[in-house]
Formats: sequence, structure tokens, C-alpha cells
Amino acid sequence: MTKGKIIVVCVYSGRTPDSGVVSTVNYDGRRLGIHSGMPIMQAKKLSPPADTVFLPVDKEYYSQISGYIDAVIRSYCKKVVQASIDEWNAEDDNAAGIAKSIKEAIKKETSLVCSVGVSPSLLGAKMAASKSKPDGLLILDRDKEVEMISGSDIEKVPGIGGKTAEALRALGATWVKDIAKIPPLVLVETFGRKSGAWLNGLGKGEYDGGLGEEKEQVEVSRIGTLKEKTRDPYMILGKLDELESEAKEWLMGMKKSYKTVGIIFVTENLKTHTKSSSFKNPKGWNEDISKEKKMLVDEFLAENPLEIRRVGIRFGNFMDLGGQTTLF
DNA sequence: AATGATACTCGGC
DNA sequence: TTACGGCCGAGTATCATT
Repeated sequence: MTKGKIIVVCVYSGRTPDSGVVSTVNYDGRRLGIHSGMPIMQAKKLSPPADTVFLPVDKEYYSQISGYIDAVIRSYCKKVVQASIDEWNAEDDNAAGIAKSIKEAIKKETSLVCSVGVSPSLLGAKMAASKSKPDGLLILDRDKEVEMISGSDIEKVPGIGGKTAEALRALGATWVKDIAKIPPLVLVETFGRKSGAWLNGLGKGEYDGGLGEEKEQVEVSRIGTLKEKTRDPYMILGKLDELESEAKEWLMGMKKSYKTVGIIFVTENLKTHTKSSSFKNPKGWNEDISKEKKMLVDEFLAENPLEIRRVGIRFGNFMDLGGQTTLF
């Protein structure tokens, strides 16, 4: 029985029985300071064992539920873009009118509660939904939207994470409205052309409008944690073989060929590095790439002295081949 | 110099 | 005292081609 308990949902890496991180945690757990991304061992120290349940993530199950919710939302809204496994962005001429019905339909279908935000901009809607968590509905007009966003902590703005927030605070901005005091040139210098311009607009109350289009997946990757950290190419390549098969199952199912293969390395200091190379002609999922993998691994080991903790493989630059099915 | 392709890092969820 | 996943896309740097 899990009623009244702290529920910690974890990604177990398999390295040791408790190694891994927290994926998510219920509100009782959050009150104790447990949060996503936290090492499982740290969460254990913060939670009373008798009142806490640690569960592994079950992504297949979440995907199934996600599909049910997707169908509900699409039955109500003119335009829908699924943003992640548990977030949808939608447009409708009668957004404020249907929001409550959508909440109720999702509850009826899945017995889950959700939060809905309605606002003139996508950014405002997302923040309104976040603000009304865990079971809320918040509808804003343009004035209320500006009031909410400009008065918000920079860290609460989707698109501003820990690193960006820290850099903004170093420039004197704690609240969104403070960003307007930073010269646009400084924003561009610090955050780059695109992000700098976006932040500048944010400070001035210019929030991007629509949803954009649903995007096609452009790469597939599989990453895993090694039993122990190592620099042994044989160990690394062995793990990569497993991961390659998994990624290629996806390619096969989606009937995709690829032109780019990349290897992802996470070193003992938890820093991520990548090495990739592209082929002139697209490769099918049955083609051998062991030479290329070895090249990329050797190349990385030659230029980085640290031990490797996790490795991954990535396929990208998918090609539409038209009638050339003989490749497979 | 301009354009497009590729390589790589960052960070959200 | 420390403890640490598995994805994905965006953005930008860098390279190749013309």
C-alpha cells in the first residue's frame, strides 16, 4: 500500500544496487527536499524508510497513458503539439471554454489530475499551468499574463535553467522585469545571438506567439552506465554493441537509414563528450560499423585521460530513400 | 565571402 | 563525506565547397 507515503520514482543505473537518480517524487517527498536529478542515495538519507517507497520508472506504461491523454486533447483542440511525455501545447479559438472539459475528460479516462494554463502566448500558458499545479486551471488575459511573467523569478521561466539563471543573476537580474535593465548587447554577448535576443524580448514583455509545427525526430540514441568506470576499449565497445542493437531496432521499426553515427562519453567527472562521423551515403540498419565505432572510441581515449563512466551511441541525419529498399 | 554540412555542447524534461 | 539517468532538440562553432 502506498497511500500516505513518500513515493520516489527512480532511474536505476545498475552500477550498484542504489546507484541512479530520482526521476520524480510526490509532493510529500518534495517537502523533504527530494527532487528530480538527485542521487538515489541522497534521497534515501532525506526520507524516513518506513514511510517511503522507491519505485523504478516504467516508461512503457507512462507512454501508454500518454497516448490516452493525447487522444483526449486532440478530440477537443484545433491544433495540438505534444511537447514531452506529459506536456501538450494546444491552440483553439475557444481555449478558455474547453479547458475545464479537457481536465475532466482526462480525469475520467485516466483518473489522473493535471494542470491547464490558458494565455495569449504559449509561454504564458505554460507558466500559468505550472503555477496552478498540481490540479489547477488558470486563465489569463494579456494584462494578467504580463503581470505574471514580468513579476516572475527568472528561474521559473521555461527555457531558463540553472546555468542561464546564474548568468542572469550575475548581470543583476533576479526577476524577469530586471532583464530589461541589461543592455541588449550584453545579453547577446553572454548568451549568444538567438538566446540573447529571446531574453531581451522577454524582459520587454514580448512573448512568442504560436505553437510551431510538430517536429520529426532527427536522431535516436541509446546510452547506458558501465558496470565500472574504465578506459578499456574492449569493455567500452562491448557496451556499445548492446546499445547499437537497441538503437537499430528503433531504426528498423521506423524504416530509417542514417548518415551520421556518434558516440557519447560520460567521464568520471560526469562531463559529457561526443565524437561523431558522417558517411557519404546513408547506411541501413544491417550494415556493420564496428570500424567506425572503434575509430571514434580510440580517438576519444587519445585526447581525454579520464576514466569513462557511461557510454552511448547515436544515429542521426536520417535519409528518405524513396524506392531504394534494397539497402535493407 | 557565402553557403551548406557536420561536429559538438548545453540544458530541458 | 559522497552519493549522479537516459533521452532529446536547439544553438553555435567549425569545416568543406563553391
